[in-house]
Amino acid sequence: RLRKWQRRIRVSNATERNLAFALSELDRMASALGLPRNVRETAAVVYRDAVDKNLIRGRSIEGVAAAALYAACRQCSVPRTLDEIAEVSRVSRKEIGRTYRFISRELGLKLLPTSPIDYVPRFCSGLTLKGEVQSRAVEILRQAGERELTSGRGPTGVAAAAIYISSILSGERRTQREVAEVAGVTEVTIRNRYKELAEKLDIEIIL
Amino acid sequence: MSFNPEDSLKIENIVASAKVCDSLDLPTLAAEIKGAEYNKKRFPGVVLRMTDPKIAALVFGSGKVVLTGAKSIESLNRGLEILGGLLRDLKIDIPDDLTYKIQNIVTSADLGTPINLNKIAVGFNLDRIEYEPEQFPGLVYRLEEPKVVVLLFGSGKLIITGGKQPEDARGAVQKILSDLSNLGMI
DNA sequence: GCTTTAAAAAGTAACAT
DNA sequence: ATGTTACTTTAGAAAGC
Repeated sequence: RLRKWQRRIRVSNATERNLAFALSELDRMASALGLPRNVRETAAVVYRDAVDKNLIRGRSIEGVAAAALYAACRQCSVPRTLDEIAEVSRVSRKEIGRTYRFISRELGLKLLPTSPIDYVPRFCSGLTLKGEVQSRAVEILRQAGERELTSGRGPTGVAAAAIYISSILSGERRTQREVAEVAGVTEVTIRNRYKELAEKLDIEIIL
Repeated sequence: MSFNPEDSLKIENIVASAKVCDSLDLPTLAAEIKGAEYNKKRFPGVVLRMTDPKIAALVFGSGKVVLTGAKSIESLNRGLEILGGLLRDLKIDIPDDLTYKIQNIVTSADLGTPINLNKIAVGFNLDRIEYEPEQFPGLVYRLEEPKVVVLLFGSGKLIITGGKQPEDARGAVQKILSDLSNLGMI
């Protein structure tokens, strides 16, 4: 009856309102992170799929939106770390990570672990390093992957170390501190990773 | 003879629960037993730390207790006996034949060979595995039989947790080894 | 879901020297 | 630059918020 219609309208309004809020949140976070439109669209699709499968129950819209954005970045090969997503979200890194695992499994996203290579373009541009340095860093990472030097190591740390080495080999040296800054890791991590890469890949680094 | 992963199995921690009586006065326990910690605001149980077998006990007002830290069934038995003794010293009626239930056993082991976690993340059953090196260096593998969770590291060392029988860890290692060989690794 | 306990694995972080 | 301590992950129980 009329009552039933009113309820449907209410639900519909609430659903639309929530979706609008989620989409604006995605846009706000994406802008803050300088993410391209395709990532925002991918995130919106992931979020809508999550809504359609009732994955929002017991979770905050912001948490699911942040997790959807994190997943979208990885799907589009322009990864952001959970810490970076958390910085522009009101939700904690832990909550985002937990929600990501959940929706990732429920939606069958099957995302492979983030590759250090996907961080190279962003970190290099942040250091104003040219394509040649990027290519060399990618080649180092490719070899590192084959030699099992990336198992269990943080993708950002390995990428940062490869870029550090590449910048020196290319005569466009960047300090550990500069690389650490854009990569969001500590200088100690870059030191540990680059020493391991240099040693096991037989790369001679002359400082 | 080659390296035997099963010989490297080592129990690192056992968690067990028990009921020692029908009720306990926590404030009294905290005051009478030296070293006892009790902050009702922080946690509803009294924390008791034993040294001989290094075990920590969480004692609740309901008479239920949780023992953690034991590295063997023997030390776990000893720990419960010692706890019973401490309570009896306070004139509390505690039965002589205390029983407990093991809730979780944490075991460490070593496959003896480095493992490429990235390859496993591709070859294994994707929905039973979680591998997020950005967050944690170990690959999380949930087994159905035995029902345990394994943390596998690139070094080839691993942690088996969630099991209730000491032998669950052995079964898990055998499972991991067969899965690995089936995929052409190891 | 959180709080507290214990313990291992390997990587990374924070702070001190 | 190195050293120490500490946090990440896993499981599980307990009583209560």
